[in-house]
Amino acid sequence: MSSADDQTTTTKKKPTRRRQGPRRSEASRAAIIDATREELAVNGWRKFSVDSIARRAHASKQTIYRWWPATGTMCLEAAISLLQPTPTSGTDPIERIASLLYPFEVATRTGNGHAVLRGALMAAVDEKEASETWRNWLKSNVRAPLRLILAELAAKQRIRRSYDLDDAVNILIAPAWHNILIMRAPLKEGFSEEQAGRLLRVLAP
Amino acid sequence: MSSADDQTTTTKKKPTRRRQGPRRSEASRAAIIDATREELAVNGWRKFSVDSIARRAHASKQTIYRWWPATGTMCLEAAISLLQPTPTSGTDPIERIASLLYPFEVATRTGNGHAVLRGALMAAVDEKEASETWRNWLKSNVRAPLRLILAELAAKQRIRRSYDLDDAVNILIAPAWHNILIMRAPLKEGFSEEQAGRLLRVLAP
DNA sequence: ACAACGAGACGACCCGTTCACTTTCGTCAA
DNA sequence: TTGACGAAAGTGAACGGGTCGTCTCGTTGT
Repeated sequence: MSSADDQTTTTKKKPTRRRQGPRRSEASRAAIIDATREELAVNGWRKFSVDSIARRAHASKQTIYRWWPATGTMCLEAAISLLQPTPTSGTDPIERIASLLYPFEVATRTGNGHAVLRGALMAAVDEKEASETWRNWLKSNVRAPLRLILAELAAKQRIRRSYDLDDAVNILIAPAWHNILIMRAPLKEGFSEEQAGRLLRVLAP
Repeated sequence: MSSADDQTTTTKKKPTRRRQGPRRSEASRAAIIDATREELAVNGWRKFSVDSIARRAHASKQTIYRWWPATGTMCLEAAISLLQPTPTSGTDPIERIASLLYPFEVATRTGNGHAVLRGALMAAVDEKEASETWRNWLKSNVRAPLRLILAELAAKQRIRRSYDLDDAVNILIAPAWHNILIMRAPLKEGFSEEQAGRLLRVLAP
């Protein structure tokens, strides 16, 4: 989620003089993210407490606020790290599209994943900045790959030639929100393939 | 939202003895609901504050807690009152189904409607009682009418004979949640007809 | 020397409840 | 018919307990 060296901006005035003092503690960062996952699973987004995170992670609130000025982005980071992209090997259109949803299916069925994801989604809905983070993730991990796949299918005339990409993303992924948020349940096995198949059916020529 | 005489339940032991004292103040109720809408639009669900509502509406917290023991139901009531049912006059299937979504489309494009709806939906996800209120509203205002329409269409063989009604409701309405919650945007013009048409396409025989 | 860290104190605010007091009306005796 | 009574609803303000976000320490590590 975050690279280690973004403090170059603060010391760019004198390139010879290097930063002094300790770097950001990776142990502390990981402990805070872990605690965030637990807290989201137990208390949800509305009762999410930074104090509780500090206690759980044995971290100072100062440290938390320094690196995550907005609470929602912390939750997003904790949730997004659960979403492991699954590379596609096959050429079946349904399989390729389903692979875009697979990270959600896997994450919601692993441990407290569905609760963590639900809390993070709530955070993304509530806070404007977190919402933008989330939409950007979707853009590069779902929308962009789907764009390529659909363009290829349209060229082969497997789907109709004119469609709205954002609508397609919406159709593909909206049922997942329904499951996670409203039904408060993990995604059933085969969910990804089912949604992918339905999308192709809707976009049929 | 509420009829004026529901105090019959409290005095059903002695039907001769009527209620004493003033009735519920409609002015106060309306002021509180209005303040709820403002608060949801400005602060969202997580920062929703009953104190702030009391200040905004010049109401006592006692009055608020008397009539809304759970905060979420207050938000739901404020949002549902924005959803005006639009009666259908035509016979076109798409138009009839679209009329079920129209209240959302109108509400999200009126003033702060989309923010109010977003906050209320979050409340419904968070609180169990609010969730039930919302599901019941959907049941009688979307599911029940859709059931009749689809049954009629199935009899005419315009759609396939076997389908799951709850799935149909989800397919119809889930994209609206995506727009309102994740995209934080009002529903585009023509959204209702588009979704209605897509549902018929999915249910095609 | 300097920066990040853990621990904790601080005032401000919010929560849900309770108290004091006023206003509104159905009830009922004068 | 009418005026006192009392139950219910209303505002406003306070309470103790909790959380928030900021700030100040002293410590650690480079």
